[in-house]
Amino acid sequence: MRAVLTDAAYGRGPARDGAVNVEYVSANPTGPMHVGHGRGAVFGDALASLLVFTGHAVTREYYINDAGAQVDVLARSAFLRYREALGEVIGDIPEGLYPGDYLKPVGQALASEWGDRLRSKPEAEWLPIVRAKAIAMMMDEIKGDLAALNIHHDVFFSERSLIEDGNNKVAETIDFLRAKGDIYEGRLPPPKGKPVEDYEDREQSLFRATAYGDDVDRPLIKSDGSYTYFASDIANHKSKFDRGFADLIDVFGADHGGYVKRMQAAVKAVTAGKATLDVKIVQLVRLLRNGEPVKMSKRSGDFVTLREVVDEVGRDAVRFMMLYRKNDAVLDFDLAKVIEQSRDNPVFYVQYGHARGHSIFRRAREVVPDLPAEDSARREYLSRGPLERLTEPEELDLLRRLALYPRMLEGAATTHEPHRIAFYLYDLASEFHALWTKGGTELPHLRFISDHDASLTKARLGMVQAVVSVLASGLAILGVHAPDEMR
RNA sequence: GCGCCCGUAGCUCAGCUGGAUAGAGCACCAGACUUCGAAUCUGGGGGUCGGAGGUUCAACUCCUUCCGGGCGCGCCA
Repeated sequence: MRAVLTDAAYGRGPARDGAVNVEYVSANPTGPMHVGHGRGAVFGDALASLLVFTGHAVTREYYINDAGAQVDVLARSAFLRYREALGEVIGDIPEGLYPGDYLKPVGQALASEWGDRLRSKPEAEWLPIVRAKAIAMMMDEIKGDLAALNIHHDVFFSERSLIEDGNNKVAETIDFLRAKGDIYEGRLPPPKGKPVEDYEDREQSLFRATAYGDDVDRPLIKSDGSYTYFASDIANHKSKFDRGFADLIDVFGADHGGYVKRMQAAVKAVTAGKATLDVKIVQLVRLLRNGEPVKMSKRSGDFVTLREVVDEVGRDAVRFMMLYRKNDAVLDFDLAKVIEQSRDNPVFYVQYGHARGHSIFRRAREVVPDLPAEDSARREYLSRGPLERLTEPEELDLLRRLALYPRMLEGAATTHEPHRIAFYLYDLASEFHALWTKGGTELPHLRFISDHDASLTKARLGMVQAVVSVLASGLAILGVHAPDEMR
């Protein structure tokens, strides 16, 4: 108890060896983020903060998929907007291109930068130019979306940089694996499930993923000679290992579920088993309003953007609610509920607990006039109080809950489950609210502030302070504000 | 067909990595405001933890199998 008060780092873990790399978001730079991306972003960010808090050296990484066919589609879509910006009537966006309005600014930027000089060039010439511009602008947009959630990465790692001329890491990685005997030329059985139209049985370079626990071996080179996404992702993970990370965490969306085994197999092969990869799959988010599914957005083309949601309900609600669920369970996110100020809404409930504590401090000056207003001074002051006078069973229950905090964090960190923090905070707030009300009603001797016993008041304020500190600490890890008042 | 995830109270979900009578919110019923913010709290009813086997002194938790739902399943990322 005294430790909670005196130790500003209560719950922190000891510094540990080894560096952890958390890769999250990694949304394709082809448009604005949607709420599914947002969940992965919040999850990854909170997990990274949790690991930092428990003593790990953490790098937050974003892998930019800027090399595949989808960015060429992006470029062609942007080129259409460019011609539109020059005054052409482009009509409906053709099937296969991105229809969203968000590419209009890219077209306009290209028009003002290049005039009509791109229009007459052959695609081979304009495509790299348009592509680079579009990717840059999309990444700016994504970074803006992330900033609205207070999410920032240490490293933005470009897939394209892996295949640069003269420094082709993908080729290096393939050579590396080939030298180990992990690559062979062979054929794959046709895929099960829904038929693939242009299936063609051919001999190809296959990674021996089955030797490392995967179900089938995986192709690395397409028939046109370019690398598969998987090939560059192996190089991506090898790069992490080469940069000194032995603890790798990937946060993927639900649609990447089938990708886990092959990626873990690849990491095993490429690091000789010296690195571990944990892949956290973040399940879908169902956006609701009062229980009804939310309509699609015009701006994005076909989905509700993350920014629209954040703008509507606020950063704290988005962050907390996305962490108030196990990552591998589908999440219902109700836009109406998360801004309610009631017990239905855990965000509010926990924040209110924190605010209520501060409310008690404000009122307490009538009994303890020299109670410092500043947080660390107040902690220091209260840590010298007669804490041994906290003897009521309800108080001891609360103290036990506080004592659980470090162990809870440790468990959350080792299992990579930040949602445990959110649930713990909810429980702590609940116990605190209950004790508060008891003091106000049926058991007046439990009131935190005793007008005739300044000593006891100090001890109890110490307890309140401990609750406030732990709530603030946990909320900080989740990236949610801990307000002093909420009137 | 295969892989991964989910299945716990009417509804939405926790369950501390096997440990004591399975918890919370909503909803329903009954209560508490001359209170340190009632934006809160107290009590009650309600569950064969999807089914069936197995491992164990002990299973919501681990294994097998079936049922139901979601996601994914060559050179898309």
